[in-house]
Amino acid sequence: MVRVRFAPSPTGNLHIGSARTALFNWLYARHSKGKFILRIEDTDKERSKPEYLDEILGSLKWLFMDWGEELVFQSKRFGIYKGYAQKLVEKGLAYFEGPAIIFKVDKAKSVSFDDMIRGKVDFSTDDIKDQVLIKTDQTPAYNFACVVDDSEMKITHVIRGDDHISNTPKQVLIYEALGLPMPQFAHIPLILSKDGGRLSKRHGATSISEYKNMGFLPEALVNYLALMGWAPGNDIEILPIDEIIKLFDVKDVNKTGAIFDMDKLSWMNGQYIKKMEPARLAKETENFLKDKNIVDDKFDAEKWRGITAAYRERSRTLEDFISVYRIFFSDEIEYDEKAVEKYLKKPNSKDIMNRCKTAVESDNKFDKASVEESYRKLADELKLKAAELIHPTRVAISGKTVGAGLFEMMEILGREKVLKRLSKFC
RNA sequence: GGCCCCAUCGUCUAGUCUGGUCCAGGACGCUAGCUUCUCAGGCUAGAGACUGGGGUUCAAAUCCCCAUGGGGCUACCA
Repeated sequence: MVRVRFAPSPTGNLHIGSARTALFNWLYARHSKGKFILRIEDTDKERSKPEYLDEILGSLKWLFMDWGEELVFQSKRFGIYKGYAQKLVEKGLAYFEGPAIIFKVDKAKSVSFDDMIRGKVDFSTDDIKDQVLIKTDQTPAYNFACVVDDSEMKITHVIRGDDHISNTPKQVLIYEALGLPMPQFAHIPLILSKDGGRLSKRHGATSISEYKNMGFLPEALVNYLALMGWAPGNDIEILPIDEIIKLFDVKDVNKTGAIFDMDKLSWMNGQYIKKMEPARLAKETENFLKDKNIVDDKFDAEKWRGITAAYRERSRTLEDFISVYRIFFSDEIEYDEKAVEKYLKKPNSKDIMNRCKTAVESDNKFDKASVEESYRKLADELKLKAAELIHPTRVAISGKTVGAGLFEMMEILGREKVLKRLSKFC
């Protein structure tokens, strides 16, 4: 049975690159009906923090990755690593250097492994120094703890970032010295920043929680991340997670690093929003706004459903709904100064707004069809194009030149609010 | 510096294993047009790539070599 693991160290939030590594492991486990196990590499007591662990677990869950089994903490296994190291000392393959235990590397030998993605990779032990197994402070070194745990956890496939490729020969040597069976290795390419280097904070958001915060949907992010280094073929790009599981195979992962493209992620997120059930979109956006403490007691769930439906087609992230919320529920709207200048400061602007106000007052049903009729009639009377009424009205009632259809907005806003906002420009 | 990995439009990629169907396909972004009350969306069109050089072959994006470029590692961090 396939057993894979994701082994984060809780020294920071879940990075977008690590999330992709976790995802590939998880997808492979699901695809092959195997197990996905989590191991927490918290050997560095100084840098490991419980809040990072919470953040990492929360982000994994948010991205639908479930691990099911109990977590393995390396910090609870120091005795085990020590035992393995002592065994190597007894065999004469490692030696003490003070309290530390060091692994002896024989020179002039070749070490190689078969990578599922890259094929055979060769190294010479001439380029590998003796390896620290147990550090002076008695904690295990990464390459050692990793081998011991992968072996004890019966990991069959080690799927990890490219940056570990030169760690692998060191680990292979340890497997051999310990006489343990080796897992299959698969080194996936790194996710790069716009300038082709490592993705770091100065390039913008790097952690999964930041993306959540920016209003991205987990299904869109999973879909996008899966496409970094892997393609389902047939020119398909948007596909549900079940479909990804069905089609995914580590062997099909590319060798080349991929640059993270926010534009495409945004586009994809927009596609997911557009296809979302209206009721769910209303709920998701509501939760999003609540998390941000934007929702106040004026909130009206019924009304919100209509609003989100009207904005669904034109939104890319949940964050887009913040300004939408303010237009419909806040008494104080923010005016785009340029728009006001352009549409509401003309010599005849006040007259026109006055006539619009009258039309709004005298409209009987005040639903979008009827307001539209009133407006078009008024435009005829004034010998103006309907657009010359529509644009200034939109700016007057929403503060912006962009947004949903004007008559739809008016219906949702209601006659009273529309009149109040129009009055400001009469 | 040493070692390792990688190389198709600006970006993500299909095609590379099993050479011919590829004067290289799709998507994002960009540009133009249409739709329209704005924006968005939708639709249509357009610009846009096989890093270079040598081989091998009747034939190379695809195989081999070299060069170049990029990335990673080179910690008693993980």
